[in-house]
Formats: sequence, structure tokens, C-alpha cells
Amino acid sequence: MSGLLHFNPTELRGLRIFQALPEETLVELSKAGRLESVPAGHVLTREGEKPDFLHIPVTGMIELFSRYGDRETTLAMISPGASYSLGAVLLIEPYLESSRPLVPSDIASFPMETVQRLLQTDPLFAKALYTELGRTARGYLRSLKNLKLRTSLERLAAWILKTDIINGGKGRFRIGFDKRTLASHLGMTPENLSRTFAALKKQDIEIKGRDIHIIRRAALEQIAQLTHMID
Amino acid sequence: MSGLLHFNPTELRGLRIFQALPEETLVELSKAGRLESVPAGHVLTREGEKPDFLHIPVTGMIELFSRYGDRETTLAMISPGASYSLGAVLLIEPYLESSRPLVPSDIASFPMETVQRLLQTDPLFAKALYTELGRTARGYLRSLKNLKLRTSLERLAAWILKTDIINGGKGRFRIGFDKRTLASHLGMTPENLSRTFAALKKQDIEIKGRDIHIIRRAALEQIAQLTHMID
DNA sequence: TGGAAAACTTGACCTAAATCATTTGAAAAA
DNA sequence: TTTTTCAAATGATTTAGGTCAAGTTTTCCA
Repeated sequence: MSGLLHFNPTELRGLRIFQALPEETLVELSKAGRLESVPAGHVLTREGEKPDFLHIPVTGMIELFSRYGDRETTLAMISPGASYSLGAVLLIEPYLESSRPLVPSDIASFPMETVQRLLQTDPLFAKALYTELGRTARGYLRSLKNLKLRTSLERLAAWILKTDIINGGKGRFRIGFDKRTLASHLGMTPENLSRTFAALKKQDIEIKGRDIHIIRRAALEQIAQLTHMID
Repeated sequence: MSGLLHFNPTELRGLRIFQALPEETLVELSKAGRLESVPAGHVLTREGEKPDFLHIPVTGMIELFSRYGDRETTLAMISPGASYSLGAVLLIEPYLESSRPLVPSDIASFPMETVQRLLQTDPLFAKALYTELGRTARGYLRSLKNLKLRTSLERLAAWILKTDIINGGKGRFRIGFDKRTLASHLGMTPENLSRTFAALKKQDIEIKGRDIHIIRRAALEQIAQLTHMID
């Protein structure tokens, strides 16, 4: 949790969530906000806590996770420019999930008071936030569908295809975090993920460490049909 | 899909989502909205379709469900006063889920144009909707946690406890729909639900048809700890 | 650069849950 | 009431996935 710095309004517009905001609002946000670098694994917010800041990753990747007894699961991975825990911030209710960077990340934070004030006074800001909240809600609904409607083999195949597309569709990409987190994200154990990778490795993909190379895309597409309704 | 009628502003305020709105907004809504009675099983909206109305059940219960190939699952059950598919309506993007009444239901519908116009012009209306959207997002997140962190026995025990509380905590209630839907909602097969009920029936509950009687609440609470973080 | 510590893989085994087949029970229709 | 139909329960079996226990590989430092 090193260097605490501020940013200029233009940098803020680079974040998807703030894209459509007028200069004036961005100036306000840049004054109140702060940016910090956080190492991987450092817990930023805990489930059950009352929200104090609206957090938006600027670089890196944030894992949202939760515990129940001695079990733990990954709920989502938040990329730069998206928000997280927005529901808690808008409703002023406790977080339902904890958060920590999966890799070293820069995170922008905006105090609740600023967010609440702008919500009341600035319709465009309100619209920006509820649009983002809509994306969040739909993201969780998609996760639920992915989990209830697909087997773990299908989830892995879909994840590989989707991640390749995000990375430019070159048929080669590198997993950006450790495989145990990927397993948890996909709703399986690390052992099972290993075996499922091994099953695909026979024919459809090559995998060496974290580098994945898609050999027979059609085979993956046959295992899991990507659809806008889930992916 | 019988009788199409209108309502008065006061009736609208009875719906949780519209609770905090000024008379003026309710008048507008009541003019544009309509109310219809829909029989159980009649599909109201389909996943993939563009939204045309904001729907709010007034009586009964709406099931949100989705298909993937030949599989189908229940995603949520919407009680009177809550909204559904609000993300699609606010983002003007296709529904991710289909909807149908689980029992005969009265449903209020408001045209997209009215909703979009009020969103721009009426900050309180916007706030009412994003508050509801926040609840939706948190609801799906909770469902995801329930599914990933609990076994099916735990999910059933938690569901029984929670449903009893909703019904007044008397230790007796009636399942409001068929068990195959409950099974799908809880992420299991009907056969498995039957067996799981049978396991609880030995000691902890009595069940006859759709009537459930909790015998040893402490035993259920030991199986599944209800927590605001999930339930 | 050697060696400890993680991370990951593999194998053997077990358990939860799905599937298939049949029976029972209850509600609706004749 | 009797017959038909559908929902639910039960039994037998299979399968997906979890658990436990070694191995193996990679990463990270001292």
C-alpha cells in the first residue's frame, strides 16, 4: 500500500465508468479521489464492513471473494475501469464480498460523501453509476447462469475462448493469475482444474505453465457455445 | 392474460419500489402503466428480447428462468413489489432471463419510454430505480454465494429457515409452488430434493405434500447458519 | 546458484449428486 | 366413483467432482 497520489481529470475520463461525465464533475472527483498502489493479496475491503470509499482499479486486477465457515470462493474478477461493491456504496449497506488485488494494482478511491453528494446533484453522475450498477447486476446474473447451466468442462472451455477474445483473439494468451484462483473462479477445485486442462490438452489446446495456445478452436466451441446470454 | 385495467396513484405507492416517490410521479406512472392478470406458466418475456416494459408483480410470484441447450434453470423468484429485468430496462439491452408467473399473478407494466423519460427528469425516480437495481445486484451476488459456498443440504435447510421467517416464523408454512421448481431454484434435481427432504424428515422436519413443519429448528440452524451475507 | 517453498500435477479413492427406471400418491377429468 | 394424468418418491446405477496423498515442477530468495 505505497505511494498516495492524486490524478488529473483527463486520467479519470480514461476509466470506462467516468467516460460520459462533464469536465466539471471530473474535476470534483479528481480533487476528492486518491490513487494508491496495492500489493497482491492485500485485503482492501472485508465483507460485513460498511463501505467508506468507491473503489475503481486503474491497473491490475481485483479479486472479489467470500468466506463461509472454512470455505472460500472467488466471486468475480474486476478489471481496470470497472467498479466493485457499487451496490453497497449506493445502498449504504455492508459489503457482501471482500476484495484484494490478484496482482499488484493501482486503485482509485472516492469518499462515500463525495459519491453521495454527486449522486444527489449531478444527474449524469447518477446515470453513470446506475449504468455501471446495471452491468454489475448482469455480470452476477451471467455468473449464476454459467454455474447452473454449464458443467465444469464447459465453463473452462468457455473461459478459454472468452479470455482469448479479450486478449485479441490470437489463439495465444497468458493466464494473468494463479490457477488455484482460476479454479475457484470457475467453481472447481485446483485438482479438478488440472485434470480438466489435461483432458483438453490431448487435442484442443497446448498449455505450458500459464501460457495457453488454442489448437482446435472449433473443438472448444463445440464443448461450450459462447453466447451473449452468458458470456 | 385477462382483464387489462389501470390503477390509482395510491395503489402504486403500496409497491416497495415506488414507496418514496412524490404524488406527481405516481400520477404519471399510473397513467402510463397497466395491470394485467396472467396465468401460471405463461411466458411474459424471453431472454434475448429487447425490453419493452418495466414489469412489477403486484400479486403472485414470478419465476425468472433460462435455457441453455436442453437444460433449464430457475434463476430467481420475484415477489410482489420487487422489479425484475431492471438491468435490461435501464441499459436498454436484451433480457438475460425469461419470466413467467409461478402462480396466477397480477403484473404492473410501465412502457420503456415513460421509464426512460422519468429517469432523465425525476431524480427521485432515478434514485428509486437504482436503489432497486442495487437490491437486484446484491440478490444475485447472494445467490451466487449460496450456490458456491453451501452444499445442497445446507441450501435446503437455509431455504426452509428463511421461508419460515418470511411467513412469520411460526414453524409451519406451505411451499407456494411445485417442488420441481424449488429443486431448480436450489440448484438440484427433483429426485435429489426428494431425498434431501427425506433426510431431514427423519428428525428435523415434518413434511406432507407442500406443508412443512419445523420440528427441531436448532438442528436446521446447525446444518446451515443463516447470515445476512448470504440470506 | 543451490535449496527451500510454493504451485501445480497426477494417482487412488470416495462421496455427492445426476440419471434412469419404476412405483406410489394425489389431483383432475370422465 | 373410476379412470386418467401428473407430481413426487424410491430404488439401482453411473458419473462428475471432491478429497487425500504423493510426486513434480516452478518460483523465489538467501
